[in-house]
Amino acid sequence: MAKVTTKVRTRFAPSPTGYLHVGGARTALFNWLYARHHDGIFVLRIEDTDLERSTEESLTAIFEGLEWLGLDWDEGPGPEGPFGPYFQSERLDIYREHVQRLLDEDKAYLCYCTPEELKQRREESFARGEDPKYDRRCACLTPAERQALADKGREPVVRFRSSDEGSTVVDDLIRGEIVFDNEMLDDFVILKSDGMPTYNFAVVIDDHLMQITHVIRGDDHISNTPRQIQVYEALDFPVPEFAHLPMIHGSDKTKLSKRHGATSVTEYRDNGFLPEALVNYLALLGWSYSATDTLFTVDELIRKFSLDRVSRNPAVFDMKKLEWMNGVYLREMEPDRLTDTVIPRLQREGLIPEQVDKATRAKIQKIAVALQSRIRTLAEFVPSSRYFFVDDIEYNQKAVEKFLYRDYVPELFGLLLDKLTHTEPFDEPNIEKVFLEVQAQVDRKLGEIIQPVRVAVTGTNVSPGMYEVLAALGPARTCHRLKTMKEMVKQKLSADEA
RNA sequence: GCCCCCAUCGUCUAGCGGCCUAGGACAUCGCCCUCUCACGGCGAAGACAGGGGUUCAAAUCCCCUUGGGGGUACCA
Repeated sequence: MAKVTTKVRTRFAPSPTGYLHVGGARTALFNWLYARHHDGIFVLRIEDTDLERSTEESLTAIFEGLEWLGLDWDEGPGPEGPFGPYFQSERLDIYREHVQRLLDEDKAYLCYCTPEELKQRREESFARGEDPKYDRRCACLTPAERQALADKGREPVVRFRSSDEGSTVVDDLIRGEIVFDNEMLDDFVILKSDGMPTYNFAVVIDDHLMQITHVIRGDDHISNTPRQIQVYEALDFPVPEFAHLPMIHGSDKTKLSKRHGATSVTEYRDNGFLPEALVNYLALLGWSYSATDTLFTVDELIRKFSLDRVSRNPAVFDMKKLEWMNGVYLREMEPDRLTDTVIPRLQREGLIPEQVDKATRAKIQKIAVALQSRIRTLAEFVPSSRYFFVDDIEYNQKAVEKFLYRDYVPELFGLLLDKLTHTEPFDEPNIEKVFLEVQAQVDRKLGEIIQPVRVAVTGTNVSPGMYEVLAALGPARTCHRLKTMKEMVKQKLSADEA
């Protein structure tokens, strides 16, 4: 008999209780890559059953983050699809229907214990050194007993009747078989008293109804999986494939969180990272292709991704490596695109006008290209290019003392000014010619000429090549800064003499 | 406490019994290029957690210890 091959369907199912975390993004990416690689369907489902913590802003942030990364979903909010709705809060009837079925088949029961009682009992049994499992006191309530509890105004939850016998095996694509003794599992809640399903229940119903074939998620879900498998079995649903990804850790090897620095995807965007760099980096957190390859385009990732090359051990998020990788992508950017991405940042700082004319754009492009190999994030562009855009620049005092307070500087600047004021056009070859001529006149090493100029013109001793800086800066600002510093140095030197 | 997962350079990892005197990348250090800083090039240092087995042979398989992580909710 021919093997039935069903189309791969994966999903990312975030709960809108915070921004899109890089860990979540990595999970989304792997699901997306797997679906794209197999020509399958990638579903986005919003798990908003926690009324307390779900927010509209989080939802927006998740959409924004996924879109920015280029992780488009085939079904879900927006495109919709045949298995909607894709918000769990809009699927309550569906859950209730299935809960009722379990109730009818006596595979679940009503429980009237209050959260306070449960908490207390849990603490007591914990103190006695026992497993803090639910004691099943509501498992065999008579109708009369239930009525009595209900009359007292208690809102029941529905608990799943789990088996104490045998074991449940999770067959994980990444880890192999994981065996859990059923004795360990208690009668967990599947429907809360507010009518919302719990995660372990809703996820099963939805994954089944949405025909998810591969559940790819963080390995913090491993211990939930046997519960979910029991629900699948109780409902007679086929069990999907599972693949549990290793966690992403911070530098202290604990689960990545805010104290480790930026964790939200939009934060990386705002901090000047490129989506293709983040995607590439995230792909390498828990997955590798070969002994030597680290740089992959999205198309290559789709082509090369497979679950059998996913690692089992947790990965520490290494900001340094991300920055390096971002630098690689930055350096590969076409000048036009680089200019496009840099302009809004300059505008936000008020360094350039809202309307950028052709000449300004050309100038920005020159500056961007000059700085391209010197920045690792877009965010670094603004501070390191500031002196091109403002009249009053800041001077680094140490650099001034080291390079400007030298007795040959006033004369040197004088000679340069004589020539530069008449340099036409004011471009790199001509500027270089001037410097070489002056160098011959003063008979000094090039560095002794350029460093003082660099400080005078940029305020620092670090910048791109001097000639391209001056060309981009233009004759007016160049000469003005040289003149100002020439006078300043002259005064300083004569004051020192006195 | 109990259950589960994990264990190769500081970090991400390659390795799926002999190809390993363990390979690559980031970070670090040195040299070269050079007007500074980057970029780039070359090079150095740096790891199989420990202990038992199995085997002619173990980073690779098994067990224990240790260490880390996760779960143990009317969160997801």
